[in-house]
Amino acid sequence: MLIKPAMNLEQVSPKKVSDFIFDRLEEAIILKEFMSDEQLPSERDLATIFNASRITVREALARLESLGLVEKRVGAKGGTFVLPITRNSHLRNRDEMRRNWDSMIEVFEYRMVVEPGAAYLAAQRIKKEELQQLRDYVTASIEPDCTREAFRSIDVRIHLSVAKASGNAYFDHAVRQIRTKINPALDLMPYSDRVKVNNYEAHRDLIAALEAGDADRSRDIMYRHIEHSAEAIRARVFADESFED
Amino acid sequence: MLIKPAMNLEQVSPKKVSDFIFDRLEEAIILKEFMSDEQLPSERDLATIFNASRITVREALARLESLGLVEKRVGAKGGTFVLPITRNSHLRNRDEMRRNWDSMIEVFEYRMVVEPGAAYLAAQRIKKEELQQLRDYVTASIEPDCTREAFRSIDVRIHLSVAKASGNAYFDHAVRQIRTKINPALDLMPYSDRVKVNNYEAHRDLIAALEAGDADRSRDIMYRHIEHSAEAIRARVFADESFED
DNA sequence: ATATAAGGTATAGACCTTAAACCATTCAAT
DNA sequence: ATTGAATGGTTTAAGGTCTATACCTTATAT
Repeated sequence: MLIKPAMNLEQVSPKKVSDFIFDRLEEAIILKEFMSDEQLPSERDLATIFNASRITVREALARLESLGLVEKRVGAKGGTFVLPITRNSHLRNRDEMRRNWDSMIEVFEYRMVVEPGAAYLAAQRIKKEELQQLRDYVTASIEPDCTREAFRSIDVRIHLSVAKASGNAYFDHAVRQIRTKINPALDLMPYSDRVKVNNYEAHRDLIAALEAGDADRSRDIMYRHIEHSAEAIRARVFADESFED
Repeated sequence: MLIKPAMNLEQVSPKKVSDFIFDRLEEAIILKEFMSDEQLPSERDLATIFNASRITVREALARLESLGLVEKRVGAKGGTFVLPITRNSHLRNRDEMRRNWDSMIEVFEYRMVVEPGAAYLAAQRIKKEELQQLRDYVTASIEPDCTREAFRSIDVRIHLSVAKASGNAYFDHAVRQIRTKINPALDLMPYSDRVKVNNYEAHRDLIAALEAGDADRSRDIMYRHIEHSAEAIRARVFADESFED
């Protein structure tokens, strides 16, 4: 009985403080915790928030700026401002999606397992306040004056809130990670009343199942919801160019 | 429609190269990639492997030593050697489990979702060589001369191999993470023929389902297998002290 | 004009990491 | 007993990262 230990040690490189700050701010922007044209906290405030020096914060901001995610303005009313996501910034275009389609599929596969699991747990534990917050999100998402970007932001928050309501840090973290990967793709999706209504109905039904404490139904609704989402992304990314919007 | 952005920026601290090296080596030891009394690569070799300086490697090893995970010996035939896991080393005892039971439950919940998901995918993709490797593991695990530690090591490798066979890096990483958390608890479990046979049968049935390409059955077998495992751990950790082995 | 609040810049010191060299210990071969 | 080889133990110099602090520049409101 000889079992060969599969030593598999990989090289490591240091992770600088500025790397962590960059990652967190990039994630916040992708998850639309900051909307377009919104101002990030000042460099001095970010330094306090992250418990880092201003120079280190500036290093992270410089990377965000070089990627076209933020823009700096000096003077009074100056600051660091989030730029609108354009089709060509930061690996967010369709060609990039096609080239990295295999890795997108990996994320989808993971999502199909993790998010329904989170919904299953959330149905058993979600609190009244969390349910109310979800209802408010869903109500806001269906209003006529809900812009495309607001709609996208609300969608993110609904899913992250469900993950949080699972009361399990692993699901919370995983859903965040998954969403950070797929949100650029979701931002490519068309925005129409039909899309709004489809999402509204799925979210509404999910909330009803969560409220009823029906874990199985919550899981199934979530599964179908994101299955539909994945299929829509696939269709969009591989659509004939002539249908480009 | 006012949606308040929930800015939630946490403090960060730098992650040193020696932290990464420590983490990786600790994981390797917990996952029994190195068995008791086995020698780690020399400091110079580890420095090459991790692309780090020897001093940095030594810092990581010093932490492992202070936790009682390894022991150093100087001179020819010297080196860094893995110590046997004792009940009192490194948060591995029963009291520690009880105190952190809530976080153990979190891991179990996550595991119940992730590992069946990995098995589901693996059934669709596993390669012949991977199946053969799994069969070899399972065969070795049931042999009469299979020691407790060898049995534990094989068990880990079976589950990690299934995750790898899913062909999805997210599942692979998650299962590794999960296993690193729960393996100390599994090491507390009693070792008997009954345990060996129960595990053998579960693993054997899983391999049969994987070989048949039956994703649903693979998922269900994995689910029941780890459900049983979680229940056994719970029973063990909260057993009356008088039944201590 | 001035005050203010933001980004832009500069310097010194602490800490981490690397590279290279050398020391100390042990065991096997001679 | 001597030597060689492989290991851990130690030292030093240089460079990079991060912090703390201070000061400069810009643009807007008053």
